Amino acid sequence: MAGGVAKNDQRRLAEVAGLERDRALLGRASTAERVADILRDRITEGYFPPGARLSEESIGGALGVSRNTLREAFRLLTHERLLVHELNRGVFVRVVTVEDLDDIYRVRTLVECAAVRSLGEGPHDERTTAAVAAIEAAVRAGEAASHDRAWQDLSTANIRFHQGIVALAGSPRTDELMRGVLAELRLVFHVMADPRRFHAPYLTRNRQIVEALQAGDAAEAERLLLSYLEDSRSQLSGAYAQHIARD
Amino acid sequence: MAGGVAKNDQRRLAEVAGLERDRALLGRASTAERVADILRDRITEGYFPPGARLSEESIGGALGVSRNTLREAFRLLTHERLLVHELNRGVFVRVVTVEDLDDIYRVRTLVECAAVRSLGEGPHDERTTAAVAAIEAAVRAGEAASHDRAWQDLSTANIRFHQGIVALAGSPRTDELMRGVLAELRLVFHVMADPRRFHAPYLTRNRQIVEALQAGDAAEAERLLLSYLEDSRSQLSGAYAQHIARD
DNA sequence: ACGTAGAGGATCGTTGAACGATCCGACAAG
DNA sequence: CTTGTCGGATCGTTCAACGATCCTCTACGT
Repeated sequence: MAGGVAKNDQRRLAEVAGLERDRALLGRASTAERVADILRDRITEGYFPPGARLSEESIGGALGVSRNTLREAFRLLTHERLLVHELNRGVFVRVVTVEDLDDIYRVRTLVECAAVRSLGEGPHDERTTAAVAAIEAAVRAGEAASHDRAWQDLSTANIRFHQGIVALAGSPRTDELMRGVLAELRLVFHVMADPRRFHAPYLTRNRQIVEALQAGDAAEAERLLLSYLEDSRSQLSGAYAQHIARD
Repeated sequence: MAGGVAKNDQRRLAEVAGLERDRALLGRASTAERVADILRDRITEGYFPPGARLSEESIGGALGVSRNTLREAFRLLTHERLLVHELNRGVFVRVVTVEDLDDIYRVRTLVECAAVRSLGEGPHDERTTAAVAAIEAAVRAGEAASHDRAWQDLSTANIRFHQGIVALAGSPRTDELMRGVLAELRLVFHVMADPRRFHAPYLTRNRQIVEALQAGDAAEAERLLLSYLEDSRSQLSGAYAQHIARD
């Protein structure tokens, strides 16, 4: 009897296997989250410039949602660091300071280099090979976007490349952290003109890095990545400081 | 004229220097945040056990706040990973799985080791020496707590030690990440009896690490920290798996 | 001219109530 | 044993309202 039940359970488990990842699509519904999605798009696309105040009343009215629901959406975006909330003053689109930018790159070098290094230490299972394949796909997408002069796509491909680097560590928490940090970085990129200047030069370096990874040379990949990040930081930091001063 | 204004501003700046840290107490006011503080304490102290459902109605009634305000507090704690939110079901105290525990230690080794390593690479300015001093203070507090058999204090001192390690990197974002991760870890510690077993053996290792740091031997400190984390992980993971299975 | 105090308006913070939607458990029918 | 259905409990969302807070502008006194 007990054995029969166990076998039955096992069969049922096999039947529903592979549906786990679909649960995420099922659970997503809340109005606040959808509002947050809309606002996130608007912010990253520059419709709401940094520093802009997002009035509860006007936006709530425009989107046809109540103030309470809108507040939940604001809170969501606040914890993604896209908005800042000042008591009794409202929410504003985050203004990234130069110090923020430095910290962002500090986190990036810390985490991304550590992720690459962990590849050299741990075992090479199917997870790591899949992660490297994802990185390679991002590089390929970036090359295609560059060829098509689709600079927006190039930007997202570049971000995806770095997300792939982080994924080498195989840690969901680290992935989430870097997702937020890279979203912040996208804010910086957007206020600056000429995305090509900031992404195109790094295509060949991305390619070099992924080749080193595929060759299993984690140390070389880390070296390349470190100099990549240092160059990117100094270039972006300088340009951003100028941009801030110009206001 | 302009010079006078500038001098005035400078003087005013000097006057308010040292009040920076008080702003946190000033700016904090919102009812939702205070409610979140209360609930956070209750959760970490074990009043709400993992898996418990937090009813909006009952808690809102008990605390005398409206459902909408309580929801904002829930959202706060959800983003700290202390609660999980299931649509149309409510919020529950987070149940840390064994996979979560593994991920927590993955993040810890990644970040803490990288933070220590960064000490060996960057310059030794007053910030890093202050950070090392903070770590030493945490170790000393832990030793005092152990001597007084104040196991709760020992636990917080140990957490503070690791927060100090992370602070070596000098990155606010990294600090915040690890604050959340270590808070999760506290959840694990709390469901397990005998905190002494999990903290006391590491006192001497903490002392060794801080001595290596004070001697400027970052490589040795990293080695010690790595083996520390590995031992801690395997011990805790095993005990926690047993504890889960016993339910 | 300068600094300060106060009035007014706009917006936020919070509450309470309400209605529909969703989930869960129990019970009955196949 | 599975499936369908029903009712209760709870959540999701909206709305209206009031007090609290902040910002701006004006007026006053020195």
